[in-house]
Amino acid sequence: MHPLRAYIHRFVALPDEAWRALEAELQPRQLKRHEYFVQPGDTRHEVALLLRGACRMFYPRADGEEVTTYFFFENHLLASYPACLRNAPSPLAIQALEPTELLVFPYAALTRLYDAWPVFERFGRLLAEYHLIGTEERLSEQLLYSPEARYRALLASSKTKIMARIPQRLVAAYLGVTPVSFSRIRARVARNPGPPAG
Amino acid sequence: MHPLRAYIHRFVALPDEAWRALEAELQPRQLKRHEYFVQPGDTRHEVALLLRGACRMFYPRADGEEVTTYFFFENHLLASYPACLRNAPSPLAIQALEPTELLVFPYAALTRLYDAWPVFERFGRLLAEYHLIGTEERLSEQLLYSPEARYRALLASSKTKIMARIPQRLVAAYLGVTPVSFSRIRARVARNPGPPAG
DNA sequence: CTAATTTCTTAGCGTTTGTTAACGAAAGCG
DNA sequence: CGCTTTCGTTAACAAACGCTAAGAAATTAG
Repeated sequence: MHPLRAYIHRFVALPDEAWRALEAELQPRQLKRHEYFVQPGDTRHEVALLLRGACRMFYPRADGEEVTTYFFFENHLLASYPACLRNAPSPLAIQALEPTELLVFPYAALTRLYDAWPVFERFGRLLAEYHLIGTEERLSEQLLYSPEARYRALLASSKTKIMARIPQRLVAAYLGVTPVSFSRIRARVARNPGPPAG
Repeated sequence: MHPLRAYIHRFVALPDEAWRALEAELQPRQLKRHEYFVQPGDTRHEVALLLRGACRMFYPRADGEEVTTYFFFENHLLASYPACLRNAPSPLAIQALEPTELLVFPYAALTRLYDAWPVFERFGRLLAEYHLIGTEERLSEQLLYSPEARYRALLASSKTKIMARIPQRLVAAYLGVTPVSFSRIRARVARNPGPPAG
């Protein structure tokens, strides 16, 4: 099955005709290392399926720092969700960490499909709900647990692949600590692999 | 207009017949102070519109602490979103902070309406999207800014009403700090009302 | 393959936070 | 209305974090 159709199929079964309507919108795109899929301020809203490579999402802070908040790998859907949903300039950037291949389509095409096909509307609902519970889980982790506990939870999770492909300073930002502090936490955890989990 | 219909109307215009289908499911409920709408482990999934009063949402932590992560006031929709969407036991509790009046309906009734009425499915999508961008904004605030900066942002926001009706130790948890630390931050900010914002 | 750049670690220092505890104020309850 | 409980502030101490800087290690680019 087409990788995008397979992605959607995890949420809804798409009739052939509906799929073809989306397929007609797809455009391949290659990103070099460090090239952008979205830059802060962008108003041309696009969605993409990542076929090969890896990307990071980050927010620029007033002091010039770029705070990385998320990563995308193969068969992830990427977009500036806030920009698309509000139809506003993007507050964030999405940038390739490696040479990356994408399948891109305009967000406006998706909203047209929402109007035309109830099955797409359902997909849109399930997709938003899926991301919502993931984001809420991550927010509550930030509010409930210490940086060290969050790192231990990351180690114990299936997301360990994040660690493998991503520079550690970006993982640090993902966990909400500075690179220096993250290095100390790593040393601490390596010395004492078991508890504490709080 | 009925307050629930007015709430939904901010997202979609509901035909009379569709509205009546939902209206038939509504049940009023009163909560005393400290009474629960959802308790951790609950499997009977319900949604409610808050008509009068206030509630807090909190996660129980392994050490016994209850970490408050959200508040609900008049004309807010409340539910254990993770529990409803996953059809799993609730990981969190929702508890009345004041005597509270609710209009309750089963989450299963909503999913039936999703099946029966495309306009409800659209409402469900927009509702999830709306909550997603709110949650993502809050997560990125946690990752980007210091506790003091988050408190200053809260002061500058329209959410100042949170401060008024809610015990400060719960606001502290909402910001991701302990009550003692929050008290110090408040004193610091009161001494120096302007910067720093970082 | 080598040179340049970036990344990771470690250290020192000042600041902030968490914890515990005590006291006073405020609010709930009978 | 008075009693009890909860809540907010402050203090003291230990632990953790952010920042700066320097050296080592790894990666990238030519």
